[in-house]
Amino acid sequence: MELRFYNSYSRQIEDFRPIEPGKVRMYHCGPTVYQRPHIGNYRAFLFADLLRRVFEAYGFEVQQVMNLTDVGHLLNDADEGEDKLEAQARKDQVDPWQIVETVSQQFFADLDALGVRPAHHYPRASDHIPEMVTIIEALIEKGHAYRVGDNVYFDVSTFPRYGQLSGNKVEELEAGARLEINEEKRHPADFALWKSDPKHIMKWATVFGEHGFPGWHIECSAMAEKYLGKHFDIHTGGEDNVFPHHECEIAQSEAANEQTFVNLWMHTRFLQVDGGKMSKSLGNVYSLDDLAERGYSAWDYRFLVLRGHYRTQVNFTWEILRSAKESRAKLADWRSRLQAAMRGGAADSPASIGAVTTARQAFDAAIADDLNTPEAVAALFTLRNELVHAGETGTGTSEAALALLDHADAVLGLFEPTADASEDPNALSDAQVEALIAERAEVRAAKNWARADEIRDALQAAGIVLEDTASGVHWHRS
RNA sequence: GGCGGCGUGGCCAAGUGGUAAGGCAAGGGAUUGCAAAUCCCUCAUCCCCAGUUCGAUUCUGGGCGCCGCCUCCA
Repeated sequence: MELRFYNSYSRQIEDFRPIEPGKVRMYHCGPTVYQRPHIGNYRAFLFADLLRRVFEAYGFEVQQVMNLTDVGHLLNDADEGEDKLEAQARKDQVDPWQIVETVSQQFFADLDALGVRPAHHYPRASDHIPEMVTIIEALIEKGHAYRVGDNVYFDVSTFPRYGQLSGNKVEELEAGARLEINEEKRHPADFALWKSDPKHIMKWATVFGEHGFPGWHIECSAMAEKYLGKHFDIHTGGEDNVFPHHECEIAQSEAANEQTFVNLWMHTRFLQVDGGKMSKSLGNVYSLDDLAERGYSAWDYRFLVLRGHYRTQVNFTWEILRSAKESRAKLADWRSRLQAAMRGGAADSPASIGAVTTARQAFDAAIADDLNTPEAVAALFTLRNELVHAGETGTGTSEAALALLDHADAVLGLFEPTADASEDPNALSDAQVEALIAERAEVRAAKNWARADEIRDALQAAGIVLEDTASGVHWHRS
């Protein structure tokens, strides 16, 4: 399976070539843990999970790192400004580190609810100050950075490729700079590597001074290098990270290490809400709890995200979420029917088995083509339609289709794990279900509607779905 | 001001130079004691204009509209 991905850096779709055969090392820009991430944030994290799942499904060994930014940075690169975490802390009248703990726990709980496979490392910026200082010192040593008092800036003029990722030109950054003029910098586009301010709560004593804290890009360079090396395969983030964050990371890491930092840069477009940007003032910044309150599982949201390509803006409305929920439920229902059919022992038709093979190829081709998840999902429904139209209930075909659904589930994350029914003492055995259905048929024939409905309700309560078709009663577990 | 994306049926969303996947919703029908579930059927010519072409939704140019990034933000 030849995977192809769009590389933000080259602006082209490229064949994926891992640095080490069979292995992939990825870094994902994670959340700033100053308030609970909203569903928009999770689009980017679900994308990281999709990559993880795709690589694992196609046999790669994955090393995945996602940082937690717990050292809020300045509000902007022009300097003065308040640390985001400290601002939140003052508002809540708590210690900033307490916010970090609380939000981090919410974050991990949300990831779990979304079915995200845990990354191998979730490093925190505050635990990697020495690593950051090492890089900054190297940059100064090599003439890529300069000190002004207790502050350190990256000298953009020493890195000709600056602007390559984002398409910005240094001259235009200067011209169109909305940044306030910082007299300390040699060039307006220079960015801070290290800042000092005695008033900060979250600060560290280093060679640069007693009251310092890192600039807002250096943490990722430091942590990526520590866990993945100076050169690794993939780095992801939201579209907003392209500039300045990732642009600056490239400059820092490549200037310091004198080698390519990352082979493949991938960015997700923003999630829209009601056709526009989500914002607190519009009251459309939702958390997973807001979805749950309206009866939607995190998995429904996950499916909504999957139904749009990661490089297009996906819109979120309650109607769209409902659509995603219904669609996903249909897939789950189909899976249950296939499980019942697999036990049925009916003969297979060769044409149907061929349809499963075709569907699997279509699914894989869609995924391999820059993660075309909408098309991959469509391939599943196409197969469903074909098998249903053909009235196919063959054991082998059902088994093959189920194998495809398992594969799709591994890649996309479609089905919410449910408690194992076999461990439920109240669960009905197949024989019990069959017996109840038989009794219902008898009492219906005798027009004993009360008892018939009682059985129907009991079966429904036990998670049994009945289908009263012309060819008899079929059933499967929901 | 700089950079970028998008405009496909009521909603969402793939896609290809040769007349448009899939999902949701909707309408009709079958089945049914009622219901649910299920099954069948119906439902677009792809923003507008011009050009290239035998032929464009798909290529080029222009227009209109929408959205995003450039500033904390996934």
